[in-house]
Amino acid sequence: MFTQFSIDQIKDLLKEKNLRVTYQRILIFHELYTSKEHPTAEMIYGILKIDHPMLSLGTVYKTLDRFYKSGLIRKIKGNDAIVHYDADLNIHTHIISTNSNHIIDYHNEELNLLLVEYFKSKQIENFKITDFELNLFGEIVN
Amino acid sequence: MFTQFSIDQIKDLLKEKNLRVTYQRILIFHELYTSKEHPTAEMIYGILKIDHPMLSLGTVYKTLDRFYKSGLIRKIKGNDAIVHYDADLNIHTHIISTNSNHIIDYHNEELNLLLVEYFKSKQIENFKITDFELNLFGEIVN
DNA sequence: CTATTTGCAAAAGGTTTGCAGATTG
DNA sequence: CAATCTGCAAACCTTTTGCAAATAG
Repeated sequence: MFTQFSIDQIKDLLKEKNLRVTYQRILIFHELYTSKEHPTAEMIYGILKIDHPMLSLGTVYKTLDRFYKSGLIRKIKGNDAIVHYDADLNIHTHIISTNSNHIIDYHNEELNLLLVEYFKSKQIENFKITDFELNLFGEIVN
Repeated sequence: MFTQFSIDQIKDLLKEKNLRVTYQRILIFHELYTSKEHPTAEMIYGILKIDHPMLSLGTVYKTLDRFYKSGLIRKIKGNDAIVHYDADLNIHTHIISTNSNHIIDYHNEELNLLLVEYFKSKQIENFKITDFELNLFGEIVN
């Protein structure tokens, strides 16, 4: 469901996208891929600075932006005004809690297929669809 | 496809939601319903202040927030970091341009039904879905 | 008459930018 | 070595907040 990357694989990925391999980029990429949450720039910074105090918040922002523009990661916008990042590029749905700031993955192959097949068969005039996102809003109960 | 409201109907809508009927609220609600775009607070303010210079930006923000929390309008988050508002509460998809900041409605009953029926038949554990949004990303060509 | 709303301006909070120094290829 | 990236701090921009005056019910 979710590919795990080794340091060497991260390096290759960066090279593939013509991004220079730096210590900070490996850290940030690794953290994002490992995280089960959908962290914000601030959250990534908070976690990494514990073991790597030299890291700066500006670099985290610049790096995430670089990754995003290279198509390595995705942005998610939840209820808060803050941008969350998602390293899982596979098609999946997000459950966005309306009573908290949680964003949870919802993997459902049947649903994905339903949508992919639909858009395969249906063209939209003047628009070339490259990606889509489905967000479910509601209350998380337990 | 899209209900148009008279001033009196707007007043009734506000009363229904226990919102006081003020000149500014009618203006803002009317502008949002009339607009074919998905304006931001700043855009609404910019249009309205031409004929109503006494209006303040803060009031536009407060009012939109009030409307949102009352369930009168919806928020959309596009490519820019700015919140766009949508007065159309009917189920519909948004086409979000990746080469501009445009957000366009995509009305497709077949697609809506597909999703509504799917979620009717499928329960998600620990989650009570109240709303969903489908966003299509890509380039607008012509 | 009381509670709510407005307008204004200041503050907040997330993100971007500029630049000198460090690092990568 | 040339190009790119980092760290730092200041700037930016959207949105929120506080408060006195105005308005709605």
